[in-house]
Amino acid sequence: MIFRIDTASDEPLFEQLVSRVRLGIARGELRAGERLPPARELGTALDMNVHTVLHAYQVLRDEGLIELRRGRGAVVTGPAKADLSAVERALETLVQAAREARLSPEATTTLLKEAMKR
Amino acid sequence: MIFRIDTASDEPLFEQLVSRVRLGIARGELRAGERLPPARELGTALDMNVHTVLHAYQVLRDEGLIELRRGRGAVVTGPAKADLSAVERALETLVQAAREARLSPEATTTLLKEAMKR
DNA sequence: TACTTGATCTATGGCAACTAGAACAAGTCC
DNA sequence: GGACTTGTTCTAGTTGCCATAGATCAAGTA
Repeated sequence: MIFRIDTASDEPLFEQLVSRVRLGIARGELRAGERLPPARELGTALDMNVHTVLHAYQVLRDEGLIELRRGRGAVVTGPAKADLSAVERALETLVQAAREARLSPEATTTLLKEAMKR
Repeated sequence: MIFRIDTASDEPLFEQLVSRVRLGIARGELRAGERLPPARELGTALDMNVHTVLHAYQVLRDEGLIELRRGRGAVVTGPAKADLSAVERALETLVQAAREARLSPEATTTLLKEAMKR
């Protein structure tokens, strides 16, 4: 399923969940109007606390990607699927170039963050 | 100077310092044989604790980028400057594509991390 | 009305980051 | 040799984030 969580990762659980949903929306796997599972249910399914799931949902709400309503749950409001093919191609090229320059993944990520600030 | 630290950032101080040095070496601003400032001195200059600076230095040593010796300090041993022009070009393309696809910086970063895992 | 589901509050345990001070050891320099 | 430099190691304390837990409340649905 789309909500794959890695307990061993050093990335916080709620942050992983946020990333999954964010990408799911960008890729069109989650469409506007679609409902996410109730926090309690998803918490049980992913073996994490309700509060942790709710925290992730609230972050997503703050980003404008979903809407939360009591009794109704979490509904995707984000933008429709974007065309990611250009992004995928650019990613491939970048990863290739970084490897040839022997840049570590960390250094590459730092460079990307810097480039996106401008 | 090269060691620019952002106290407001959510990225740990030592991690920021590590990134700066890592990039400095990759870009050729820091060359093999060059000395980094003593931890105590850099700590004062950047207004952070000596231990925090030392922690960063130790991470860099574990990555094989610098060498640490008592009495002598931290010396760059890392690889010579790599050619980053291809990486820079790929970065530009990626940032452009991500903007057009309206991908958030966070989502883009997540995609890059995934792409580099393979 | 009964049920669902997010919102809010309090509390707790664990861990990482950062700070602080002290003593120590290996190296440099005169 | 002696003074100085600089990383190493240790102990210790504070802070904040993450995650868990349980209870209660409020808004919406059926």
